[in-house]
Amino acid sequence: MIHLAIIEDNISIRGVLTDYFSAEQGYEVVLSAGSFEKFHDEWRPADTRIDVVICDIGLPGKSGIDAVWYIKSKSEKTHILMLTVFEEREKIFQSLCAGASGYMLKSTPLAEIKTGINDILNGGAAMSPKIAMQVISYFNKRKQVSAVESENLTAREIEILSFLEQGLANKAIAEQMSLSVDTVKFHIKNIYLKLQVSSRAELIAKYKQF
Amino acid sequence: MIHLAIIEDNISIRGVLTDYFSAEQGYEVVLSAGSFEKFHDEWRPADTRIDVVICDIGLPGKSGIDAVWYIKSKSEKTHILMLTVFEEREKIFQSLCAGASGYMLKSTPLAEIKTGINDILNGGAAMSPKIAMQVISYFNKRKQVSAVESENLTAREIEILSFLEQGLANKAIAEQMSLSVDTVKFHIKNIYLKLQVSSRAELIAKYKQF
DNA sequence: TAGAATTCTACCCATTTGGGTAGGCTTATT
DNA sequence: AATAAGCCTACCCAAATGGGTAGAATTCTA
Repeated sequence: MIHLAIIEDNISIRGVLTDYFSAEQGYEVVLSAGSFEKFHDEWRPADTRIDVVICDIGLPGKSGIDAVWYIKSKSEKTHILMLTVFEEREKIFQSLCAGASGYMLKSTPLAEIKTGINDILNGGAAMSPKIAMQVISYFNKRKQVSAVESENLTAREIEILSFLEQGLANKAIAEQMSLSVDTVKFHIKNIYLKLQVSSRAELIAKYKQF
Repeated sequence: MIHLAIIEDNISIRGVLTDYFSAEQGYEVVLSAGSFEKFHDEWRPADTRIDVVICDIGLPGKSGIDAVWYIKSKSEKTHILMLTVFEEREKIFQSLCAGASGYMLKSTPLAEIKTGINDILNGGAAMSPKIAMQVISYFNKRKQVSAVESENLTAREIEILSFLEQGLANKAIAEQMSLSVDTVKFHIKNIYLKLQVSSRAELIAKYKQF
């Protein structure tokens, strides 16, 4: 039996979800609340096991993201599937950072939400395609790299840049490349000029990938 | 009509994919190759529009990741769905960085691959749940934060750490926090001690999130 | 209340770094 | 052949940084 909890302020959506999963075989809605505060008051982590929480992002009072932090701190094993009407980039990343296992649009059919829950319980994650795209675009380096490439770094400079990004000192870079420290400094100066920074810390903070 | 290309060295898998999509209404397989090199020779970007490339990761010769870079550089609008037997974290991220729009396991049913392609063409992304989990876990800060927290950084140190990660100089940090430069230096020394580094560049390179 | 931890400030010193300038070398490009 | 671009080295100087030590105020905790 899969124990579900639902946190959703819209009473009709909460009703639909609760009714649907209550009727489904193998699922049980053990808690249904209209706000994080309500959920917080009613849930006794030690007594009530919850496998998956379906949680709205835009809750009145404390947000759904706060809810994620709280739930994961109380019960590491409990998974959280965020549900929202928004496709806001920021919210998505905040939820994921907090430890959510999935993120689906409210427009998602109930059957797909059910599939998502099962995916989560099988060690996967559930994401609506549009959400997945947002997440994927986060990794896309094509622009970032071109940002560096467009500054016309020479091969040598790119090589040194990669050492800089590893946090190496000039002396270490010089040894690695069998160059004099002065030469390394020379190239670094040019890199700074092209990338418009004035210290290695600034450079790494701005341009380091990952 | 959706124009597909398939790059896959396993002849039987390539056959299955080619046959399936050739038979599907609205799809046309315009190119089917067993390696990136073959694909490279046969594709004329200017003449042949490709909407989606289904591409294996573990190709003989140049890898699927190289293929992604090449395809995206020649035709920005062409989407790429990576297909693989591996769930390797590194490969996933490399593909996404290169500009892939999706990543599915080879065990995925053909119908789901087809759904994935449609998701991609509708501005979404396609990911198998297990892959999505890998990606999501990348964002999960709960552990990463503890990696820093386990070193027992004090509140003040964490505050300064966040400025360091932005690449700020001591003087700038001092101004931001209304402290003397000496105080900032004092805290930074302690941070270095706890995190076992000896320069800001090394610190940012090692501990910067994202 | 006493001790511990944290925070803030200050000073010293050696090293590293950033920025400027200058000259020689090699390898395309014209 | 001449010019340009990239690469390497060297030197100078001021600023920033890293590391050590030390004293005092504050807050938390036993």
